[in-house]
Amino acid sequence: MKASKKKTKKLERGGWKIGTVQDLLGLTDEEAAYLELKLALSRALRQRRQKHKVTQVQLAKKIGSSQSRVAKMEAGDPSVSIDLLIRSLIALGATPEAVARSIRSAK
Amino acid sequence: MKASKKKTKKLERGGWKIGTVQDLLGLTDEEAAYLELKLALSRALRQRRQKHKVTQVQLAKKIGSSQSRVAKMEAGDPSVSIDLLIRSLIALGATPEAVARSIRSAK
DNA sequence: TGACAATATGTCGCTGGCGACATATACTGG
DNA sequence: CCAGTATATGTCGCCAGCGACATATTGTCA
Repeated sequence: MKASKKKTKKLERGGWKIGTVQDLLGLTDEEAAYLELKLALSRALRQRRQKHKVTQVQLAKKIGSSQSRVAKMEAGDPSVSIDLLIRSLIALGATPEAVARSIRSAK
Repeated sequence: MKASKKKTKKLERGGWKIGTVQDLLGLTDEEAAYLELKLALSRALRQRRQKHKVTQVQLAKKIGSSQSRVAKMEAGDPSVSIDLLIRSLIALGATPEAVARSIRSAK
């Protein structure tokens, strides 16, 4: 769960995104499931933020964080936890149900 | 998000659980939503673990943790992150979809 | 009942994820 | 083109959440 983080990051630069994030190299099913879920939340966050016409700076302020962290959240950066993603979604008005829907639309 | 943790803990001892966890005291809607979601995952974890006839010790080993941490997860202890809960569910075979369903059944 | 397995609770040292800041790189209208 | 705004990327010191361990409590079956 530590070695594989860099792999993912590498792949996404260069615009890979071959369907699901499951690389040929290394990731176990469990790691893949975890990453999918996380990426689903990332996308949901960006969507929701834009829909509400809020900048990263504004969101950051609202959740007591910084613009750079928001950018990292939306980029699916390894240094961001699912905890923070969910808290941010909730701060943007998402209910637990809405969060569930976001996860469901993973792939 | 730090002051309110103790409140929740207190309430749950003594078997309160008045419907949803929203106390009269303090919790904002956002804190409440976060806690509901977390508790939903706690319950889902215990359910899934028992269904698979796995002890806390066995699960702990599987996820590289300890029995005490598993107990805390299932107790919804403040020291447990949603991240760890989700990782554990996945380790027990839950797909992102299944995780979403668990959250959806919050209350 | 007593012995044993399972779970719960408390504490501690270490580290991964945190906010903050600096800086680079897109966007966008004039 | 330039100025201003938004987003991206990198680094750092700090502390919340981690695994580990000790111990208490609960459950169960002979």
